[in-house]
Formats: sequence, structure tokens, C-alpha cells
Amino acid sequence: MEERMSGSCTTKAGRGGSSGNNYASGTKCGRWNPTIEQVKLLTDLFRSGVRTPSTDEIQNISTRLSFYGKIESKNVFYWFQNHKARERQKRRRVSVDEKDVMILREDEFSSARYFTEISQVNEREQAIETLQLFPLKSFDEVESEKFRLLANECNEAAAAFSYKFGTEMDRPQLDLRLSFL
Amino acid sequence: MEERMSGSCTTKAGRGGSSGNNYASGTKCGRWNPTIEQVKLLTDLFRSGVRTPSTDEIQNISTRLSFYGKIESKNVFYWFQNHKARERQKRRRVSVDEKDVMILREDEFSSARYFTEISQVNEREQAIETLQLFPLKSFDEVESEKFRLLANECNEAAAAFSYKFGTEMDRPQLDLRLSFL
DNA sequence: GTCGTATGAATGAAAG
DNA sequence: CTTTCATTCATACGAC
Repeated sequence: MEERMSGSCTTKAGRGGSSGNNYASGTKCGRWNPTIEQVKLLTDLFRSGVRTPSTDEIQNISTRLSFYGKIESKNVFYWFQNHKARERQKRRRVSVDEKDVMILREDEFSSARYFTEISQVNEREQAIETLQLFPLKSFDEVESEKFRLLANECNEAAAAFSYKFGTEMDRPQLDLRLSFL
Repeated sequence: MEERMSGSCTTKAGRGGSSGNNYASGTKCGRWNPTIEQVKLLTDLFRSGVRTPSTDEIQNISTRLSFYGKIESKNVFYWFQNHKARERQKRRRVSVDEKDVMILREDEFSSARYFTEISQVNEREQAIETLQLFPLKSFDEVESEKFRLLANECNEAAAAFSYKFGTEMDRPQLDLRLSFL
């Protein structure tokens, strides 16, 4: 059984002063604290279609991101997992409570209308542009350098891969399976 | 990194019951500011045993609470998440503070004794009467009306339905596919 | 003004 | 993959 020993840190009386504290690297210990650059890169990858990178890709990404700060492959793995899950979660919630503020009558729920909405939503999810793999213009000098490297290989390796798998295979089983029936 | 929307909004109001705040909460940006009624309903639900409502339940609750003011399902989600976590946190603090004033050495943590305590806590947490779903007596006239509605449907309509589809059909293939191997 | 607290929001990590 | 847990960040408010 895994151990839950997360907080063995000195999380005593919390941090004093509510005014000053920036999060910079203030996090004492424990979990990974991604730097802005790391987050940006990860986000870009995500936006470019990467969803569930393979072990190798994770390793790759992790190695590159380590340039910007301490990081483990595990972090990358979790990041994508969480990011994907949460985007879905968010989408699910927004779509449901922003559209029909009311309803909730049973017949409404079981109507074909409901399914229609769901389908639309899924389609939109798939619609994330997988075109511009990397904006290559987002950073300053230092970044752009590293960025290019990443962009390069990802363009081929990860990209070509993720494009296929991250976008087409990541979530298409539903249809696949149905097509078998 | 979703939306890091920093509160640059002049959010007034504020519940807590001190100042004569209004529940209007017409705040267009910034964070959600629950009205007294909303908090009461949420609290009652919590006391009645609700801890981690499903997506559908959240939706349900949210929709109903919207009667008392602006609210999104994510607010409900966070509310329960936070409320539960903080109760647990508080209890944990108390147990460490009241029971064994010392200890907490590593061996203690990994000892059976530690787990025993945790278990007890969890059990008690679960032990909160989940019987009386709704006190139906907490409010005035107006509230009790809405309240009843919530109590009624929460466990049937949407539940039965969404449970099926939201859980089984929404995305069950990945594992299926693997099970073939 | 600072500080402490209550609580909404987010997210890394992990369990299921 | 989904859901839950733990911790942290952010903000509003009140006491001083």
C-alpha cells in the first residue's frame, strides 16, 4: 500500500504575512512546483494535441523541462493526466450549467436532445487545433533557444506521434467500438 | 493553470453574518460569494451526510441553489471539497493536539497505532447520520418549499439516469480494449 | 498599515 | 480514465 506521507513538511502555522509572500520558489518541500516556463511548454504541448504521452515522450519532455528547474518524469505524467481530466471536467460543467439553466425534468434528460448536446461537446473537444504545433515566438532569447530544440523533435517524434495518437487515438474508442457492432 | 483570474474585482459583500451584507452578490468577476441561503443549504446537505456529490448531484444542487443567487456547479464542487477537507484537517489537528500531545516520530507514523487512529476518524466521519436527508425545518416558508424539491429529486431522476450514462457509457472502452489482450 | 483567519480556487499526487 | 485527497495560493474581512 502506498503511503500517504505527503505532509511531513513544516506546514505548521502556515506562512505568516499574507501580504508579501510570492510563490516564487517559496514552497518548502514536498511536491513539484513547476516554473512558469515549464508550465508554458507543457501547455503548448497540450494545446498542440499531446494528451497522453508515452513513456518515452514523457522522458523526453521531462529531460528538456529539467532545464528550467527540478522535475521528474512522474511530474510530467501527472501533469498531462490532470490537465486532460480537468479540462474535461471543466468543459462538462460549463456545458451543463451554462446552457440550460433549468430543466431537470426527467423527460428532458432522457430525450434525444440530451444526446445531441453531448455529441456536440465531444466534437468540440476533438476540434482543438492540432495545427500550429509550436508558436516559436512566445519566449525571450534564452527560451527560444531551448524552445526550438523542443519544437524540433516534438515536431517529428512527439508531434507526429501525438498527433496521431494523442488526437485520433486518444479518445476515439467509443466510435470504434460502436462501429464494430 | 486554468484561469488564474486574480481578483481585480471589487468584490464587496461577504457573508459570515457580521456586517449587514446583502446576498445580492452581483459580482461579475472575482470569486463566488455564496448567499446565506446557499451556505445554509450546502451545510445542511453536508450535515446530512453528503460529502462528495457526484457530477450529477453537483449539477442538481447547483441548479437549485441558483435560485438564491448566481452560482456555478464548480462552486458547489469546491465547496464540498473544501468543507470536507477542512473538517478533516481540523479534526486531525485536534486529535494530534488533544490526544497525544507529543509523539509523531517516524516510527509512530508507520506504526499500526497511527492507522488505527486514522481509521477511527474516518469511521466517525462516515458515521454522520445520513438518515435525515433534509431537516425540512430549517427555513422559513419560502425556503422549505424549494428545499423539499431538492430533497426529492436528488436521489432519483437525474441520478438514475446520469449514473448509467455518465459512468458506463461516457468512456468505458479503453479498459475494455485492454482486457482483450 | 500589518497580521490572523475563513474560505474560494487551484493543482500536484495518488487511489480507484 | 475518473475521482478523491492534501496542500497551497489568493482574497476578503476584522482586530489591532
